[in-house]
Amino acid sequence: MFSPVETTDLVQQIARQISDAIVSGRFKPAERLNELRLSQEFGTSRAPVREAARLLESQGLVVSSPRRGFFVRTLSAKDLDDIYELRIGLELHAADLAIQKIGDAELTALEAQIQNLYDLAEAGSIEERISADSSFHRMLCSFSGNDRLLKAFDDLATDMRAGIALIGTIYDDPYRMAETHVPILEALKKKDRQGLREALHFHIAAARDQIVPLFESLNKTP
Amino acid sequence: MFSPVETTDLVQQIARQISDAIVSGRFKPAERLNELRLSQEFGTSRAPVREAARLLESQGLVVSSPRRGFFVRTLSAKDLDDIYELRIGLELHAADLAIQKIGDAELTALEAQIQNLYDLAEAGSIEERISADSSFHRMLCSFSGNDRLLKAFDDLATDMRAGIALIGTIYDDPYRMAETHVPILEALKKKDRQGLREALHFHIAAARDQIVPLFESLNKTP
DNA sequence: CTATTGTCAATTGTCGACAATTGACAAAAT
DNA sequence: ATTTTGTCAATTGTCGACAATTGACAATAG
Repeated sequence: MFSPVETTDLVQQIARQISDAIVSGRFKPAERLNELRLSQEFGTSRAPVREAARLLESQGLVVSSPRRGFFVRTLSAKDLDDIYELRIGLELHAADLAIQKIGDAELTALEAQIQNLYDLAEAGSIEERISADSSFHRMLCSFSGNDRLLKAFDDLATDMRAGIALIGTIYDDPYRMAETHVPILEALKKKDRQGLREALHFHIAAARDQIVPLFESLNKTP
Repeated sequence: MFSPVETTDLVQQIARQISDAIVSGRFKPAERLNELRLSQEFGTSRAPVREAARLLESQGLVVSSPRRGFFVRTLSAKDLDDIYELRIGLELHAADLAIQKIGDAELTALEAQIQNLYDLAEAGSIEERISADSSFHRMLCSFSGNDRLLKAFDDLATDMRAGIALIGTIYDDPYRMAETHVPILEALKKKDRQGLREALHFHIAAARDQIVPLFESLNKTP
């Protein structure tokens, strides 16, 4: 009859806001999180801010140095490379699992997401296209039926977004971005396991090869 | 010349102790973490305990319910199944990466770990054998050179240990446990990618098929 | 006897305060 | 000029306290 009343949960709210600031690039890597100033901005005391920072710490977004405070974690080119490399392994496995369980409803959802990518290629911001791309891959992972795998993907996605935000903007060919998803869907429809693996591998490796060099060149001239 | 003086870092110490208690089964699933009692036992105030709990929260060992506190997370049979299923994907990918980079030093280290398993089969506790088994697989992951993958493995290993602790004890055939690692090493030596994948898959799936049913039967009679 | 309501101790969420430590800057020495 | 030492404001780590909420139990009504 009634829906639950909004559970405020200050810590979660603060963690979310800080996380967004980091992922969106508003907080730069290695930047110090000033507890006092943050707490004043949030209109709270320092305690919830510290707890939120701890939460982000084991999530990997923040590192703590005793007696020196919390800092936005730095992201090296190798980190990004590792992230995309792991993503290949994760999604290939997700694909293996999903190809057995997937039904028409799931295929339709993926198809709609690709259509969405085409639409955004016409009229959409880079952020929207990146987000839609991520959604497609997240969907694939969720169709594996493995919650733990999905969580691992989400962790990686967070860092990928942070990496992209750091670069500022990426060159993207929106139509190509949409197109390269089609072979993945086709292979899924045909239940062509090997073809699916190849299409996915190609797609993710291409993304990696576009992002990582950009990031490297960025850090060469500080 | 000198090594850094022990940085106390109360929060990390507390988090470690609570984590150990959960993983070792001394804290049962769904058990409430009483902040006041814990802080008294640690001889601190509640603040560091709460921060430690937050740290464990996004690590997945603890869940928080607003206004009700922190609880040890529950582990379902599906969770365990997902964990082992993901582990297969993770280690297969690690193997793919490691097979290219691995050298004699690494092979020797893995061999020593297998020898260790044989030794512990003679005279060693179940805990020691489980720990040694985990070390072997962790090594393999570390040889992938992908730090992020290694971290993902560590996260899974934590939960696997918790699952095993929950069951209390597992039936293990120590010699068989040691033996099934040999084909993995052999395939690595021969750089036989397909053989390695099969050996690993077989090995981990066997572990899953031993653990998960045990866990299911445990939860049927509460 | 069962179900609802009222009460209360136990516990959490949040706060402000204080001591300890750090990093920076200035002063002094080589 | 460079290095060392001394000083100090800024910041963190930790604490104890208080209000708000919860869950359980007792009292009451049907």
